[in-house]
Amino acid sequence: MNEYDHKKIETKWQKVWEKKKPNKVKEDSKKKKFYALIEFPYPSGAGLHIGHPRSYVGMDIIARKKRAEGLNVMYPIGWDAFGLPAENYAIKTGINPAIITKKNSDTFKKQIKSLGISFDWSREIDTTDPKYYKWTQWIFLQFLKAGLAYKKKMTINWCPKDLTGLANEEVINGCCERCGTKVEKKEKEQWMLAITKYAERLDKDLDETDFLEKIKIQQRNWIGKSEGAEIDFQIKGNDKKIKVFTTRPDTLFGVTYVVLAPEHEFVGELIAKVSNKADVEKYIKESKTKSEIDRTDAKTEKTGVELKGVKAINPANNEEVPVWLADYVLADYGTGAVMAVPAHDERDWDFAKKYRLEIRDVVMPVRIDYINPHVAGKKVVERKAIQAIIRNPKNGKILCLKWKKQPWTTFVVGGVEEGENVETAARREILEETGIKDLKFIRILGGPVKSEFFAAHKDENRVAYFNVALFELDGDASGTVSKDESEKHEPIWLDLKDIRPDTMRCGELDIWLHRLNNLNNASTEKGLLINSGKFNSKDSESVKQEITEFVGGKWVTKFKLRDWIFSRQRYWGEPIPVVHCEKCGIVPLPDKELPLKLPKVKNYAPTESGESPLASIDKWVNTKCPKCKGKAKRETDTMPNWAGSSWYYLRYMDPKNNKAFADKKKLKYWGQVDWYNGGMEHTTLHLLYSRFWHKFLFDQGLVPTSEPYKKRTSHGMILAEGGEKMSKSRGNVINPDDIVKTVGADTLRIYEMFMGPFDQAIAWDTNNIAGARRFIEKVWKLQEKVVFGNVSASDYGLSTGYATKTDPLSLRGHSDSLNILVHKTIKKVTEDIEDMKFNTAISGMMILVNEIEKGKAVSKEHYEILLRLLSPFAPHFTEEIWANLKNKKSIHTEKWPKYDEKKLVSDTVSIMVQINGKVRGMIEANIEADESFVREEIKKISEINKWLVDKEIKKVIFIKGKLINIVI
RNA sequence: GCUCGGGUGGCGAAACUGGUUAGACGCAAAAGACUUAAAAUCUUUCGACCGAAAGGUUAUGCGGGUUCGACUCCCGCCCCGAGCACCA
Repeated sequence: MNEYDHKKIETKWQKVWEKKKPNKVKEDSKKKKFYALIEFPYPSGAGLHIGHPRSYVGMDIIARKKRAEGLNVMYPIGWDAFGLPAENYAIKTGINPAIITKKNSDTFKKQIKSLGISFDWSREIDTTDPKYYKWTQWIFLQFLKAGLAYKKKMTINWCPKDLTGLANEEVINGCCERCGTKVEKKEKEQWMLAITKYAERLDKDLDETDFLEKIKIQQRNWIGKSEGAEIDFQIKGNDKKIKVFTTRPDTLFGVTYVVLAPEHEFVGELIAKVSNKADVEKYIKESKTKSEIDRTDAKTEKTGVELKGVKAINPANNEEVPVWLADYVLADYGTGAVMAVPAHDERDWDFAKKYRLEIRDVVMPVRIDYINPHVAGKKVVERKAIQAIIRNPKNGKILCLKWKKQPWTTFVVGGVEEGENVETAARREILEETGIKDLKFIRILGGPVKSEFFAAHKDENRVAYFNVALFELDGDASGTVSKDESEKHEPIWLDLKDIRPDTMRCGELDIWLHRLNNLNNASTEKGLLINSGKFNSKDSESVKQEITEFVGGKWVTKFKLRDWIFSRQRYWGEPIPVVHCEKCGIVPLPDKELPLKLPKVKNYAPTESGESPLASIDKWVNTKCPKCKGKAKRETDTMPNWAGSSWYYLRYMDPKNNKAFADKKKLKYWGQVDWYNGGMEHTTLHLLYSRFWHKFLFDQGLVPTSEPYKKRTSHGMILAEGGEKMSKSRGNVINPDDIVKTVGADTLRIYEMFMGPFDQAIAWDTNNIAGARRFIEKVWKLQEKVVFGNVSASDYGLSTGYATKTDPLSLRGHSDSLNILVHKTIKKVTEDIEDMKFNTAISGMMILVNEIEKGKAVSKEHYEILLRLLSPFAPHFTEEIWANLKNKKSIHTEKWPKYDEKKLVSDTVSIMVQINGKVRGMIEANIEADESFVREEIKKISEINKWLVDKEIKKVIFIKGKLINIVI
């Protein structure tokens, strides 16, 4: 037998596959189809990243297994080739990005081919190929015709150095991704795609998909569906009504002001009437120039300005409330106006505190003390009451009362008497109960809380409406207390950490502690309504719609998702195929004029005014209107790089069609992508965008399904050694070519699949590659042990009693144990591949190899099963051995091994004997042995039996074939 | 702050729906064999503590709980990663 020579073997088989094209597929109505997809790469100048193969190989294993299971598998690849790097390079060097792109994708192709991935190269596509982007443009025009593509004046991110607009994803921490300059805002007309029209379906139809739960959740968060009420606030002395959106109409009686976004449509008119016009104008101007991060950072203090003289009328109680402008209200969400309820909204609370606006509580949380609940038959007494928290500023300790007749510790507590407010009642109670006089009042901890408990000291059920006042000791803590009081309880000082639900008798303690620790005391939880007219004492949650109806509001659904800004002022993208005609306005190009090709330009940089370089080519820009033949100008914006990838999986079905983006029959045959693997970073952009395009095409009757992908999974990133990101600047990049050269593609594949769980980020570890290589060499060397024909049991030389709890392949010394192990391994590998648990699939095969190695010989049958299981992981060397074993056909056309359920277990098993949960021994028994048999067996074994002598058996737990636990 | 993941040996990690002595498999390390030597290969050891050994104790981020039995379930807390972030 020869030495394992990965170079020779891998180039040999790659040449064969190149010639025979075993992975080329056609529609075949007799076979069930399987469409496997990975995200097609952007062919960057840096070459293939070591992370790319992780996804490709993972899906390759699945694709190869599905082929072996008899499915008609399409596993295509192509190039998502519009993108920034090639364009930046073009700006710098003047070389056409098409040239760079071709060069890069050729490199990628060579690299990917060296990995032996079973792609169908006959379906290769390139988004920058005019034959491809013809259809990207065509689909855009369908959007336009359906009214879903429109132009709108937008504030966009603008880089003053690069003179270009930036997409949101190109802005990193408020700075330009490329040059680091702080991004400004600029108004510009932009093409938009109305993805919001599909928000509801994009959310709901996730139910139909088999995406990973975390992907669904992340998409749902991004879409941001929320239900609430739209309510009109009449402006006093004006016929206009301010429409607000709120998810908490139950708090309507707590509105103490109304806030408009500075961009709100009424502002222009209202400003004429205000008495502080200059201030308001100044504020609007400021908020316009503020950068996006300054404005949206939740940490920065809220700002605003009152529209003095303007009042809005609360439709619930006809109260007049002030109207403010503040940029914490977003113009493009909801209605651009909110009703402010500072008592029950944290943002409104901050704003109200800053500008000293009224805070009115309308929802009272409820707590029932389950440790001291109401006692049946005792009278129920309602009381308005206070508790006082007194803090010693020197050591942070809190004054509490330790009760003498009850096992209680409480805060200072008592009723509110006639004419008292929270502070005066608290001061009186503190004086009575502790004698302390010198106190500084700090604040009241939010609104009232309803608390139900049994007051043992008064022998009555209590319903208390509590408020809490916070004081600080302002001088001496001493004082005299009446005998009456000191018999009831004594004051003690406790650390804040010792004030816990288990140490205090206070059912609503969680609320007070939260309010004590947070300056923002807005209470956002549900409860009973107070100060709310006829809705008082109703449950806040259930009264939402009723209140909405009461004021003539409307129940509506809103989304966080915004329409997709679809234009860029750059060269390297699909030209938007419309003209601007002086007479006819925006006119789409007729289909026969597609593709509208990118013209040649001298300079790839955007113009001074921030237009795409296309704008500077007069010959190209000036054209005729297709409709009226009059003078017209071409659109000079291009599409974002998400355009081509929004439908590429459809083009794979029919990549060369020039009559349609894909043939209907082929679309029908291939249908949905069965399994799509990609990175989590594309969850809210590419994945959402392509679902949107697909749904639109479905509505147009152009595709047969409403969802593009049946199943979506994700892979983890590969990090550099040490856990950092790989990057050129850090100098820690691993080049896949080097690995393929030194240890081979099969080893790289095994290593990447074995390194850790597939969906988890993991650091590269050069040491561990040796393990993958060793495994392959072991399998290679097993060729020496192959016996054609029967192998006697003694030749196996199996280890026995090889059993641990966690080993799913454990053996029990059965004479046929290798056979059992083989079947277990088939089961394990088969199932693990489906779950993308490639690491444990490989470990299962390693266990099998280790066992075979211990014997003197292995049957051809068993060895071939191992090779077939391993072939999707390491396709080259398994093919070589397969040929060495005198097989005529390729291993990759073999059927996937099947396991026999009956052969998975031997009939004798070790049953664990536990006494009081501790393992005291093992007994051998038939797998079907019942409890009484096992108990009889135990009696025979003195080592176990000694634990049972003279002991009363309280309980026996028996699990067939597994364990017996005797409780004594 | 919110939403999702995670926290297990020196390291990457296993452990089916709570049930066959936690740590499979691999890496690293140590000792030995082979070798003039090294590499490769093979054999053995390898959570911690006590012990000469047999064996015992302890151990899955921390603190409680449920259970005959908990990495797995429940409550509270801490830490790490990812995403979102004034969305009313």
